Amino acid sequence: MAAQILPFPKPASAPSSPIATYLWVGEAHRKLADLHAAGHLPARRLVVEASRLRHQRELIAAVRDAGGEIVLDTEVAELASIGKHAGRARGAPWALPEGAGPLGPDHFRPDASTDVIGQIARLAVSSGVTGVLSPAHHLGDPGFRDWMSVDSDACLALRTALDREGGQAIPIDYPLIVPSAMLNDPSQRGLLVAMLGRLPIDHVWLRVVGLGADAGPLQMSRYLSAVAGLHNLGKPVIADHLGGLPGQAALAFGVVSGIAQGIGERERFDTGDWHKPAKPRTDDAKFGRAARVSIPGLNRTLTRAELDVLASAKNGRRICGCADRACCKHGYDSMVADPRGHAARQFFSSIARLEAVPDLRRETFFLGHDGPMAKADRTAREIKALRPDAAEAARHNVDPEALMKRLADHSRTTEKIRTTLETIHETRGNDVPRARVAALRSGGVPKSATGKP
DNA sequence: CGTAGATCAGGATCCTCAGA
DNA sequence: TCTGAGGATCCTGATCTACG
Repeated sequence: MAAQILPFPKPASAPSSPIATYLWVGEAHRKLADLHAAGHLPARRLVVEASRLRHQRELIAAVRDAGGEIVLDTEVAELASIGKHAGRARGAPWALPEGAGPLGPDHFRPDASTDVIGQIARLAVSSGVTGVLSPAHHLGDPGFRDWMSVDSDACLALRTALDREGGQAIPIDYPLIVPSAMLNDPSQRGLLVAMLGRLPIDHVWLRVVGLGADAGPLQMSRYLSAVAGLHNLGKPVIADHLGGLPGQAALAFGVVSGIAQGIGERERFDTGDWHKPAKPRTDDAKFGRAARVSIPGLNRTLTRAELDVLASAKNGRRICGCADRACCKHGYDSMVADPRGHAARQFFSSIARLEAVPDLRRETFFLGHDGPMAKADRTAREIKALRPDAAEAARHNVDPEALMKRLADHSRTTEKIRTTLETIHETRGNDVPRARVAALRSGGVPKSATGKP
C-alpha cells in the first residue's frame, strides 16, 4: 500500500496550535543525551528532577542553549511520602538527613528553619532552569489532609523567594497531584480551581493518581470531561504522566495544551506504594524491570521475550515491527536493538503529526481511518490473530495462551475506547472551548541567535 | 565493577454503577 | 434485584540502570 501524503489545507481560520511537549528526562538521561547529540531528539522542553539535576547538566545545557525550556521538579511530593522519601528523591538538596523521615507540612512554612522554599529558589537560579514546578503534594495523601493550603502558601512564598534571589524571570507551574475522585467531583474541582486562580502560576500540570497510558474507556471519558472543567481557570493545562493513547486523545480533543511524559517511563502515575514503608532489600532479591518494547501503533509495550514469540508467527515480524524506515532502518531488528530510541522517535513523530492538523480537525484526524485510534484498533486485532510457534514460546519461557489472551483483552479494550471516544466526538458540538496554548518560555535569547558562539 | 535503587505490567479481590 | 464491566487497591514478578 502506497503511503498517502495529503497536505492539509491551512486557511487562516483553521489554526494549528502548537502542542507543549515536555519530556521527563528520568532514568534514561544518558540515552536521551546520545539521541539529542545525534539530532534524533527534537525535544524543546525538558523536565528534570532536583535529585538528578547534576547528572543531566550536558543535556540541559544543550536544550537550553538552543532556546528550549527546562522545568525543575522539586520532588517534594515524593519526599513527603513514607514510601518514597528514602528513595532516589533523597538526592534532592532539601531532603532531610537519612533517618529523619519524610518532609512534613511544617517544612514548607515560609519561616521554617529548613528553608526548603529558599533552597528551591536558589537552586532554580543557580542551575539556570527556565521554570519551576511549585512544591506541591499529593492531595490524596492519607497521612495529611490539608496539603492544599500548605502548598498554596508555599507557592506564594516561592514566588517571593525567586524574586528575591534573582529569579524574577523564572515562571512557576503548578503540579496538581490528585486522586481521580477529587478531580471528577465538580464541587471539589471547584475548590481546586479557586485555589489555583489565586496563585502566581503559568501552567497547571495535572497528574491524576491511577491514570495512565493503560486507562480504559470509562476513565478516559471521565478525564476528558473533568479536565474541560478546569478551563475557566484560563491557564494552559499539561497532562502530566499521561502517555499512550489517553495522552494523545486528551491532546486531540483539545482538553489539554500539552503533555509531559518520559520515554518508556512516566507514562502513568500511581501512588499505590507511597503511603507504606519501602520494602527492605533482601540478599537474594533481584531488581530491575523487564526491558520493554513499544509496538508501533498498538498503545502497548511487550517484553523482548514476548515480542520474539509473536515474531515467530506467520507475519509476526511485519505486524509487530517498526515499519518507519526513518525510525528503524532495518524494521523489527532495529526496533528491538534500540527500544528507547524507537520509542522516543515514535513519540515525537506522533506529536508532530497531530500538531500539523488544524485544531478543529484533530478529533476527526485522531478517530479517522489513518489516525492513531483506528491504527491501534487495527493493529490490536491483527496481533491477536497471530499464531505463535509453540516451541519458540517454550524456549522463551512464555505461556503462549496467556499471552494471546492478554492481547485479545487488549484488543477488546481498544475497541471500546474507540467506540467511547467516537460517541463523545459525535455528541459534543464543535464549539467546545479548547485548552489555552502553552507558549514556549525559553530562558532568554538563544545563544545561536545572538550571532556569538 | 559492585552496590543500590524503581517502574511497569499482570492478576486477585472487592467495590461501584448501569442496564437488564 | 441481579449481573457484568470497569475501576480501585494491593500484591507480585520481572531481571535494568545509575552512580560512586
